[in-house]
Amino acid sequence: MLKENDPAREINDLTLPQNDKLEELQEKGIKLYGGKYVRTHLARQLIEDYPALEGQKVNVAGRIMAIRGHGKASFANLQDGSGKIQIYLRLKDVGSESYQIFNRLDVGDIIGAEGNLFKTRSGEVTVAVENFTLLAKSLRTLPEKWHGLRDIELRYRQRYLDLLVNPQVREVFVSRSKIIQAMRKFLEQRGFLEVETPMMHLIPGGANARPFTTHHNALDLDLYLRIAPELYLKRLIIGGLEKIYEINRNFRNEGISTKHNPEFTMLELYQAYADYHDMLKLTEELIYAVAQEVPGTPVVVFEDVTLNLAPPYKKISMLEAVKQYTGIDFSGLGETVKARAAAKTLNITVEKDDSWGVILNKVFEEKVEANLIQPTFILDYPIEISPLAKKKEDDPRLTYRFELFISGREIANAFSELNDPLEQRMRFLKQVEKRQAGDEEAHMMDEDFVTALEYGMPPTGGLGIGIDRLIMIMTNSASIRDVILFPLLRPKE
RNA sequence: GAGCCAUUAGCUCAGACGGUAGAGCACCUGACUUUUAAUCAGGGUGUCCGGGGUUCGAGUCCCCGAUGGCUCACCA
Repeated sequence: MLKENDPAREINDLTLPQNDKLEELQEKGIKLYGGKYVRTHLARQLIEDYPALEGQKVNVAGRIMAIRGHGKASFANLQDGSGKIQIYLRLKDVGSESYQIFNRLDVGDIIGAEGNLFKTRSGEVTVAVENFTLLAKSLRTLPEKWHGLRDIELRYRQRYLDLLVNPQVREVFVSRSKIIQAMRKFLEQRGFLEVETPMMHLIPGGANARPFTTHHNALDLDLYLRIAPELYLKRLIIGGLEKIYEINRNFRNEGISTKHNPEFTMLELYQAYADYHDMLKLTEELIYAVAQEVPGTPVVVFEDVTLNLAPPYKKISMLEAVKQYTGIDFSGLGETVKARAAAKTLNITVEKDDSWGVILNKVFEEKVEANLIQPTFILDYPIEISPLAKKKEDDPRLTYRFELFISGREIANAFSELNDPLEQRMRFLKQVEKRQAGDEEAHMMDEDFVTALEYGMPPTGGLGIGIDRLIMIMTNSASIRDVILFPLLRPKE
């Protein structure tokens, strides 16, 4: 008697209808799980090069996605990485024993098949199988072929099934790969060097966010998963690597939504002797170059809205944008008291200790952001919320920083990097104050980074692009979970 | 973290008013040598998400919980 949680029992229960088949196959000496199989062609090649391949003997392998039995002959669809190919088996061609084995196979099984290529009466390119090999027996039933796998939870939890039966899903992830490839190509052409910096940080920095914590046993050291690579990349600029980028994961211990996954992919790049105007130009050009390759046009439809990703993009300062959408000119409201009063008239709740810049940003986020549908650069962010950006010379309340918005979402963030170590230390100290006042997302003091700055960092432009969000737009995906293969979900039980 | 919605066969879904749980695909049995959502004949394979409660009787009504989705909050 098998115990309740014995794995063998589970398999027995699951495959009840197929158990007899398994035994029958094994009795016939058929291996359920084969080894290497040499393919001469992929499915798509057979179809594309059909005229040249007609009548030729080919070897294909793939998963059986459909079987249509006709007594002494059978059709099946084989799916491989390139597409689908039909195979045709006749009792007469393969022999009765082989044919009987084929009849014991199921949709979901993986086989290799050899035979001559021909076209059926209805014109479908087909392999007339002479012999075949079982490469992997499926013990579970594949989701239905017609409707595919609709259950969103199952699609994320069992992404392999989603990929197998929903071709559009596969397309999205192929696009994702190509988009990132196009970025690398673009940056390489411009002389940027790809680097990798630590994922585990002693001091999490480079963004305002709550980190994940972890622990290194041998050093008995508490560490944080990085929230951004920024401070390490700038150390490399100081080290003389003048054009660098990193495409990698960031981790932020915050809520999950259609726009947020706890781990997400960022492009961050830094260019010595450049400023945020250079970054702005680079951003436009990069997005345009990527769009040219995938989806192949700068005009894309996202959430039923047509977006034009061809530069130049709209550029407007935060102050002007706020004025435009609220009628209030915050530049004149020098005193925090006045800014607070203005926010109140807009029904925006501000905290007691919110300063001018924080209030301005809140007004911007609530009243402007959602309206920025076509690509729009918002320039000159308040200094309080930009502790790593260089202060504007003509207005010390602001910094040389911009963000790019598309479809109301923040896609890119860039600035002329603050390279004055004394000021950086002051800015960190202000962050530490906020932190002590209970702001868990404020920066910690990073003395090691300030020390690096003290050796002298060239004026530098830095840029970050949220790759997942950009891919959402390029692939018209409504949720970030649709562009991340394995989004974080709560465990089932 | 809050509100709303969903959860029924392996998958996609139906199940008025509370009265013995259904369909299609898949699967099983049989027929069929160019089909393609093959077709034809037969077969229902189920912890109705879980736990309580109301009721003579609960997939259905009530409460609690789980997971997911959307919106909001936090954030990129």
